[in-house]
Amino acid sequence: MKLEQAAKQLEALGNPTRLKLYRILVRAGEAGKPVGTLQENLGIAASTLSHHLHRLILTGLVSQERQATTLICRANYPIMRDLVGFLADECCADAASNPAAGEAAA
Amino acid sequence: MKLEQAAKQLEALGNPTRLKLYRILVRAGEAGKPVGTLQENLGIAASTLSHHLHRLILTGLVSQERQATTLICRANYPIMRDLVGFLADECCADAASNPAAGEAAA
DNA sequence: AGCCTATTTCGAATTTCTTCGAAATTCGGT
DNA sequence: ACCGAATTTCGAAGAAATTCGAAATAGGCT
Repeated sequence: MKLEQAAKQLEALGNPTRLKLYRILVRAGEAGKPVGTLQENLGIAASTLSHHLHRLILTGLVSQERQATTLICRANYPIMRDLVGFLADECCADAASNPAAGEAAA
Repeated sequence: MKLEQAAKQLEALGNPTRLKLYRILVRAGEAGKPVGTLQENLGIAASTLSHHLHRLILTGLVSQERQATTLICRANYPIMRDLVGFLADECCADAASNPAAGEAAA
C-alpha cells in the first residue's frame, strides 16, 4: 500500500530536527555531508543524530556512502519527488479542476 | 520559523489514519464530508477520529463548517499547496540545477 | 598490533501519540 | 423546555518517540 509508505516518509520529515537535517542534506547537493559536520550544524548529540539519520535512511529519503573513516550522507531526490508526487496526485487534487466529490459516498 | 510549521503539518500527515482521512477529504472536494461519514469510512471510534481531526485542524490542513447538527470537514487546499511548495523550494532543490553546497559549512 | 577518529548501539528517563469507552456538550426539532 | 442525534472532552492504558551519555564498533595510519 503506497499510502503507508507515504505516511512513513511524511512522519520521518515531520520532526523539526529531521526536517532541518534533511534540508541541510538537500542543500549540500551531490556532495553530501559527513555525519560529523551534520552534528556540528545541528548541535545535537551524536547518538541522537545517528538515530534520526537512521529513520531517514529507513524511509529511503537519505542514503549514505563511506569515504575513508567518514560517512557521507546524501538526500535521495527521487524518493522526495515520489513523495511530492503522491501528495500532488492523491491529496492535492486541485479543488477547482476536480469537481469529483462523487467517489461513492457511503 | 516556517520550518517548524512545515514539520507540524508533515507530522500531521505522517500517520496512516490521518493521511487516509485527509485523502478522503481531498477527494470529497468542495462538498466536504460530515464527521459521521468519515467515521464510517475509516471504521474507527468517534473519539479517535475527533482527535485526529483536531490535529489536522490545528495545522490548518482541514477546516470545518457547521451545517445543522452535522459538522462538515473540508481539506484546506491552499495550506497543502504551501506545504508542497515548501518541500519543493527548501527541500527538493534539484540537485542538478542547484550546485549550491556552499552554505557556510561547519 | 595498537591507536585514533568517526559513528553506531545500548540502556534509560521523560514525553508524546494512539486508542478506546463513557460522559458531557451542542443544535435543531417537537 | 425536552429529546435525540452528532461530536467533543475526559480519563486512562499501552506503545512509541526523543534525547542523552557511556560503551562498543569500524576503518585507516604508524
